[in-house]
Amino acid sequence: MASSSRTGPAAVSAPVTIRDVAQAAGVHVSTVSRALDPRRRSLISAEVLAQVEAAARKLGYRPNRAASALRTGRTHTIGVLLPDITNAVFPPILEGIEASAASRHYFMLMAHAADNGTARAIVERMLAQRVDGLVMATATRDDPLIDFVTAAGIPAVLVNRADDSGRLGAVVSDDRLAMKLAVDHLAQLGHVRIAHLAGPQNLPTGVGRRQGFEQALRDRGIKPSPIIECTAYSRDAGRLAMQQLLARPKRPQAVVCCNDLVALGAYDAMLAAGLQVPHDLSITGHNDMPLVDLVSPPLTTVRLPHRELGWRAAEMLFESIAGEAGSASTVVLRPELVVRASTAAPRVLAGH
Amino acid sequence: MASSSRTGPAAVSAPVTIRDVAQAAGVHVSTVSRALDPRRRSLISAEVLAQVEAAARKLGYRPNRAASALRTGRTHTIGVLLPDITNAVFPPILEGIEASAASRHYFMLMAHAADNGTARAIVERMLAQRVDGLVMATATRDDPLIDFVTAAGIPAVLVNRADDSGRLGAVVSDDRLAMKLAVDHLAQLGHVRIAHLAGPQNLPTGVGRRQGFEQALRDRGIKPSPIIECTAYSRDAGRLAMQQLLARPKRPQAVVCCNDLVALGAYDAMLAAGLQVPHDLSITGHNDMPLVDLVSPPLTTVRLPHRELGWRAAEMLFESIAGEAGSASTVVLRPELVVRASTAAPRVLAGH
DNA sequence: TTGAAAGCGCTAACAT
DNA sequence: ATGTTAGCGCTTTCAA
Repeated sequence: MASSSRTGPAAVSAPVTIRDVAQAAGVHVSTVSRALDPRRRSLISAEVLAQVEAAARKLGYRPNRAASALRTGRTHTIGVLLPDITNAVFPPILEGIEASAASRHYFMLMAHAADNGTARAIVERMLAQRVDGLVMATATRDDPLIDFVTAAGIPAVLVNRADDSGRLGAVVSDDRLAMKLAVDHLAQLGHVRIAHLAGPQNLPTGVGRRQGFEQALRDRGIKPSPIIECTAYSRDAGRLAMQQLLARPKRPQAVVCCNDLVALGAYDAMLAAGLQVPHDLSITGHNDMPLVDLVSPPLTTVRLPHRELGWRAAEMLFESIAGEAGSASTVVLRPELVVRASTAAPRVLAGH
Repeated sequence: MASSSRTGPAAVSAPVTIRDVAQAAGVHVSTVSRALDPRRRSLISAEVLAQVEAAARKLGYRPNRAASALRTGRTHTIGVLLPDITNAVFPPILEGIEASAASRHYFMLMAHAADNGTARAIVERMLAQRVDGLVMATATRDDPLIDFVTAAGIPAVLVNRADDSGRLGAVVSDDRLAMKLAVDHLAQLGHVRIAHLAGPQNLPTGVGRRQGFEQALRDRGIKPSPIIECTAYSRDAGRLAMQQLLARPKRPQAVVCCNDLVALGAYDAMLAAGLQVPHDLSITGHNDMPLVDLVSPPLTTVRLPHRELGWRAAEMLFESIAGEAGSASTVVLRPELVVRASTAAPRVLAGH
């Protein structure tokens, strides 16, 4: 009633400020500020608090975070950098990050960075936006981006990629264990000639999985036959690598692939060569992407706790933002083997 | 040389402000502000401009967007609301949105909203963050969220879901055409008894595809046999619906599914019932998710231009943000049929 | 317990 | 072409 210059809670014309609320409640702006902050609410008398809340609700007050960000230096926003959201490992990671962020009422500023150059530019812009921290899934080995982020002094953690220099916290899956699980499974089936389609060796996961593969073979006293490096973690790169492998004189009995996409590319090459999985050759993947249980044959692979990877990374970031000295610098999560139909005992050779 | 209080470009200690740059360049802050804004740079003499840029670079100046947002009311940020990022249709949509945003140096604030209640709360917080606009992939039919967003007066567009009330712009795929493509393909193969596993009828796509299915059958003078509604767009819901269908007396010859996940659930049910696709029954999907070409049998489905869906939605949003009266309120993109091995001519019954 | 006042870093009139 | 000035909306000392 009386003459109100606003039309209602949802009116957009002139956004409602803390000053409007103060006026409506008959108190000072600083009182409103206190009343609306959960941490300082206790300083206010119950009576005034009720008045302020009523006024805020009636006017449809919405705090202006840009203003509070300017004043406090906190934006309640974290930046998330991904190499490629269409790669199926990242959505669950993102979901984990968001679950953690949302529980703290933080938002995610999301961006793709195909290559190092754009990644640097994006981080630069994110710093300009004054994100409170950074989760990065993109760093290559010895990435200059890590130097940059470290120098900028902003809280940051890596996910799905470790920092070899140890300056940034990271949450990763145990790549060596993953490869050991795959190799042990194949060895138990009776395979001896086991090859590896390795990931790009400029990525930490590419190196880690390759080393894990080599170590697992060494533990059993056998040699790789052989290891071929893919140019990317893609189906196409997997097909090409597998073609190379099949062109060699002595065909392996089994192939451990650096990830599912590469394994599916290997399927493509097998099909093109008129060979059958697992009859002519067993194949394992890595990641347990959606639908690999439905391909033909269903893929034996290593399952990663993707969601937890993201969640833990974000939790670690928030600890760092809160100023807690992050003691645990790299968290390593356990993968598990999922046996399906792409692996079987090697075919007994005619003549034996 | 001289006594500099800062240690270098990357120093984080005391963030460099426009004032520091002005001092270093021997000019006034407003000159710096102008020199650093591409649109007003032309007002500055080349000489001064060079000085300012040199000073900014030397000090490692990074504009504070929170301050500029407070002043201008523009955050260069759009909010993106998704129901579920792990659903494979959304990553390419997101990618399209980001491509558009990135080209304008905008960031995306991303959030999931499982249900309507949380969606409302998230939008509320996004408004507090002063996003410049909203892309929503979540609205159900007659969603109160649309009322809210409209009332808030913030630029917003829907993607992958139309607004029946026509207040918000939207970019969608042509669901009716998609179903017609599937039905026509099956009819040409000789199928007559064609069933539909429909999506949830509280979602625009669920209704649209169902109507498209019905219309396509009507055009050919045949009746659905029958239509069963799934409780969700999920593999599990598809399996359950297919079980219901198979439990009925007269089994259909072909089933048009509302999406790929549901179709894969139908595969599950077929497998459990000891039936073969397409020998005993043809199945079509919708979306052409990654890997559905590799499942067994490879799925005949309808491909959507997901990336373009996202890209166009964002473009539409930016037009709206720029204040251009959006004449085209709903953009409908064309899907295309992808024929694979899950559809075949109906088996000729014994005795014919 | 509440009020007063200053200022975060920037932009945009307005003045020169 | 550049300088002056005010103020965006909020938080946070300091005072009462």
